[in-house]
Amino acid sequence: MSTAAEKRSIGRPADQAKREAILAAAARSFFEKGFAATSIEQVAADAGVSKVTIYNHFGDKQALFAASVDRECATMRSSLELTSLPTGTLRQRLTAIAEAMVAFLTRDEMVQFDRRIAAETERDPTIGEAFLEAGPYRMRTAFAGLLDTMVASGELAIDDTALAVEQFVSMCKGMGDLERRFGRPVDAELERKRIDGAVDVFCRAYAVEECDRK
Amino acid sequence: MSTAAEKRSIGRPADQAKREAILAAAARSFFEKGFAATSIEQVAADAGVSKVTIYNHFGDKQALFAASVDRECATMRSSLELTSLPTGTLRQRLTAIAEAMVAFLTRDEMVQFDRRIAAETERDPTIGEAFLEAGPYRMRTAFAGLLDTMVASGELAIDDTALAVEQFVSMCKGMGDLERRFGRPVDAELERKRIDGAVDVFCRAYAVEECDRK
DNA sequence: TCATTAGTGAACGCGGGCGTTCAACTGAAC
DNA sequence: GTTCAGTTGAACGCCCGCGTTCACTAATGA
Repeated sequence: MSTAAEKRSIGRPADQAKREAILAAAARSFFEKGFAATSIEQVAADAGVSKVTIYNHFGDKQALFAASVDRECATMRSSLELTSLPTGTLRQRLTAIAEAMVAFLTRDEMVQFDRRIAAETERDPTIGEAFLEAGPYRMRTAFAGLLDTMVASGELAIDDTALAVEQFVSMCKGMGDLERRFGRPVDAELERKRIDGAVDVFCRAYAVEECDRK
Repeated sequence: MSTAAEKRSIGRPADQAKREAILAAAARSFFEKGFAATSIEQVAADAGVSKVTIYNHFGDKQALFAASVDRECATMRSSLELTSLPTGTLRQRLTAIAEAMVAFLTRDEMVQFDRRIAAETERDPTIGEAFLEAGPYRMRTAFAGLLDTMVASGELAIDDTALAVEQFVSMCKGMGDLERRFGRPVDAELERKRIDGAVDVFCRAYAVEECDRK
């Protein structure tokens, strides 16, 4: 039996650039218009590719959708890697983290992606699971590690840092989460209040030294 | 010119029971399968009604969807009215409220409704707005009033009760919110931890008298 | 009884989109 | 150059669902 590499070495090789163009066009359409409203024909046109090529690469529409989700989760993972650690007082550091996180989560693309994944999760529950692992859970683990070091250094007193992460992030989002998903535009002033309020409450609950409200 | 009531007084009256049956069947299908995946034919069959009757009552599919949302929001409103006030210590009351709220929000129907409304909000932003007003904002106002009385009675010290409501509710939900929307089953133990944790943090941030962690 | 309006069932036109087929072409490896 | 696989465009069959039409029946008030 020949290896996969050998198998692929005969004849014209598949064009990976086309594959990527297809995925890019598909992801854009799927996450903007939804699964049902996306037509393979339109994706093919957007990608500058024949419809048959899409079927050759991915088999059917469902598989194309799954591949688009994988791709999106991968880019999400990579964009979560490079979180440079902020410096300053405890409050300043928490605030900086909160601002970065909220900014990341309130982007239009993110909101639409969230809506789509949630809607399609019913058709295929593995989609939602993949998203949770690639995004939220990954974020929680990373953030909890950060809190652990703050606990170790004696700044914070927290039993369950994973739970504390959830509390902090949830408070920062507040109802902004709902507002984004249900079409309300971002309100910068309200976001400020939510972040500052979250930092206040978090410090009062977990900071070892008193930290005055600003 | 005759009034609407007079206009309708001639000929066979419209059957309101059929109208209701249509709405019930439509709502079920729309919020389980989504707008695109719902067929008028199937709704008609489920409601035991002719397809033409649906078009006579509602005009087109979009209007039927809007009417279904209205109906669902109305039932949501009514189910939020009858929040009997809990008694006991501060912690006990907060915990009881949190449990009721989480139970309300984690029902399968609610999760599906959330998903659908979010997905269809893009087609028609007024849908999302209507939902926010009928559900979350209404809840926040009611809950904030409750906190106001607790502040007035000297139990709590809160500047912005609306913000405090968001913080408390968000902490209770934690990531459970995401987990529901993305297909994870309810984890009762985890929910307990989140509620207890939320009450802890909330009390430490806002309670006037120290209240020990349980 | 009779006019008027509501509801039924069946059929139809229409558009759209999925997935397939086929003959032709292109390009890399040998 | 030959071979083999990827790519293309066009056409096709197919199914589905929206919204309409029509002839007919059912309920109500005058």
